[in-house]
Amino acid sequence: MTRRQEIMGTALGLMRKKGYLNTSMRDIASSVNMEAASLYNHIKGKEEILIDTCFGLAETLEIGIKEVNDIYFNAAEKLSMAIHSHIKALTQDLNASHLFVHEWRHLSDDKRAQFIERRDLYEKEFRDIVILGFEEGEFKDVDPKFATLTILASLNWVGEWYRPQGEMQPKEIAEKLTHFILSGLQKN
Amino acid sequence: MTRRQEIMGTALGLMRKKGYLNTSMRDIASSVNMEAASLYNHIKGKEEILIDTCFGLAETLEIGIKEVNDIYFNAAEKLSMAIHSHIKALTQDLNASHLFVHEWRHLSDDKRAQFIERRDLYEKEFRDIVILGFEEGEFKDVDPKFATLTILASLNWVGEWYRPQGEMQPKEIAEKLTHFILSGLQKN
DNA sequence: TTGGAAAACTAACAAGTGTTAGTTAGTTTT
DNA sequence: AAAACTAACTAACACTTGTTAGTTTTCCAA
Repeated sequence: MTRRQEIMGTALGLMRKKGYLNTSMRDIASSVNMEAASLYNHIKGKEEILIDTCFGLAETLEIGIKEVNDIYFNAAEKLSMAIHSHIKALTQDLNASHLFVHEWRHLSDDKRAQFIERRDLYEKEFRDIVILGFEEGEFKDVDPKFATLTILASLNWVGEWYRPQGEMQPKEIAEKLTHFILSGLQKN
Repeated sequence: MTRRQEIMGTALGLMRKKGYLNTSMRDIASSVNMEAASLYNHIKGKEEILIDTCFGLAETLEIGIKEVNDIYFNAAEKLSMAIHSHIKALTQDLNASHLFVHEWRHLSDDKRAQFIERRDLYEKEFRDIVILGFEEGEFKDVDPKFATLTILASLNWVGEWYRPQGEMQPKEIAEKLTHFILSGLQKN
């Protein structure tokens, strides 16, 4: 592991615990046993941590949904696999996920605009699956935008309660979420 | 409207837009055309804004779910009304909701502990409804904790996309959410 | 063994933080 | 008329912020 990766990893852990704004360069530095100024030999600045993390996870998610769309054809299967891909990516690194879900707001104006654009595109991929399901006659005639936002809310919230050492593992979480989203809580 | 309420309202708006930590007392002051020091004639300090807002909304939600439990008896109805109550409270003041959902992390240690305790209790009220539904034979045999977290995630996320001037109003949102949660996306 | 890059250091800057002290003008109560 | 209260002000404190400049140490390839 390079020194840079070590810094990044440590920073992400602190930022998840205390928040991005509340984590100072001096906090990060002392966690890797160096002075704040020395960090600048490895990273360009504080925002680089946020940028790299947010856009890195965005790319992982984009690749995931593209794969799903290439391999599967019916909507229920697509949705199931998209959920699995999303949950896998989020639970892989909870620290990074926290920045991706919560702290992107603190990106500088232009980077934030780019991020929102990519996030909206990702959302659209999910929405298209919901629409496809309706066209197939398999899904109900729901408002696709509403349904998509509700689905993604459930998925993104997993990062708030998932614990790697807990009893529920990512694959099981994804299965339960898929089932819940497809057929709901009520019997019959 | 008292000067205090004016300050609170303005502060909440700024904090939703820029984040709690990123909103300085000087920002708030200049938004109400006074000096930062003068704010202290009306509020005890910055954290008071966060405390009053988080605990205020917590109380509203608690009262709401208690009413629901007093009036209704079967789980599906209880869940439906609990969702309505929750959505009504959240959409009433989006600025306050933002602090309640996202910024409570920045409460001081003891206040944060109190807040988490009350939030967990509220969560439990929802969970009990899910359990009741299973005992009635109306709900599926899902993991109640998992289901509750997923439901609350969908509800809380509404604050991220709801626009008072938009076409979907709180009541309709609550109805759609209820239907989605009870019977899911898939036909049959 | 030496030259040079990589990676650490110290010191400082300029700006911003929440908050307190002390004061003053205007209003209300005694 | 005197006293007390309200709400604003200016000035300052003590501290933290991200970052830069300049310097020294570490370490590896030639």
